[in-house]
Amino acid sequence: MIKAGIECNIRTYTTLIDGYARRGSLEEALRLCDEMVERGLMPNTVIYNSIIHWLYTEEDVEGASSLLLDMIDKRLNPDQFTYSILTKGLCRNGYVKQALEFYNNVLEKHLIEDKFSYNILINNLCRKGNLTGAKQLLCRMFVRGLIPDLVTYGTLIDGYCKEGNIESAVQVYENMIKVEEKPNLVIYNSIINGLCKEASVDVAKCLLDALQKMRLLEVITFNTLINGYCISGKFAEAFALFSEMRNVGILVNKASYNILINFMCKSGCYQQARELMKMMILRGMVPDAITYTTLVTNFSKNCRPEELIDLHDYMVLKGVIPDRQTYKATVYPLL
DNA sequence: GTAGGGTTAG
Repeated sequence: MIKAGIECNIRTYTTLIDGYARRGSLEEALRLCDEMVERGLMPNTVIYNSIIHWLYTEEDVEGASSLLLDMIDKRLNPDQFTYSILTKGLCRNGYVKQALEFYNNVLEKHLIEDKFSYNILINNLCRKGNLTGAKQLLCRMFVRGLIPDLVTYGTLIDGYCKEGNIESAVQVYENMIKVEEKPNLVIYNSIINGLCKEASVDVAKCLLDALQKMRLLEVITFNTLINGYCISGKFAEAFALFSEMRNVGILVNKASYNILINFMCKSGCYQQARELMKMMILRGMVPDAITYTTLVTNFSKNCRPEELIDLHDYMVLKGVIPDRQTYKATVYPLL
């Protein structure tokens, strides 16, 4: 663009800065910030929002806070994006209480609120098992004139399902239908998961079949049910479903393997679990941190040290990046 | 140009 004499503007830089930060190159993103300042362009709220968001993602809460202060210092106005980024950032780093306090502060000062922050807060209350609080926030949304959307309902449905309270989940589902919101796959997946954990895996299978007829299926739906079969000890059904995916044109992914590997380990079938990992590699999938942690922790508790080291070496040789915490706690002490 | 919900481990 520069060679062609086309001027780069703030949006050009924002796209690049967010792109680098998104891929983990925060240093390059910050360098671009300096570069744009040198060219006479001042970073605006959007750029601050983006960098603050990726700092929180990398668990750099202090970095995010200081950038926020810098933003206020430069008299840049935080917007709804800033609020939701802050809300999510605080929650994901363990500051759920502070996030709630912050949002109450937004309310008191009559600043703009929107669905995003509510959905984030509801999600975090659900995860902490505080469904009462989550429902109160839903009520507050109505009071403030914010119409709950599919994400709001989906979050609550998942929260109830995870709590094992299918009845309440269905109640939210019915309320959602009343206001003409059609469920999407994310919501169906939550319900399938809830049914599996409630030991109603057969009902879950019926739901999957119904979705299949509507051609509304994806890999997560299958993985959820495979996990459900494993929970109920129905390994034959789990493996059958794993194979069936191919026939309906849905490719297994790393999570599919990780689920089976986990349950093979839990049942004491360590060698079979390792074979599954090898199969994964043969099919061109590099095991991830979850595969590594699942196998290594189970091997360290149940197998000979040499076997554990062999397993670790094999995976590393195949390009697996070991999970640092797992490696430090299990493999490293043996060397 | 930036933000929100679903599967798998410890």
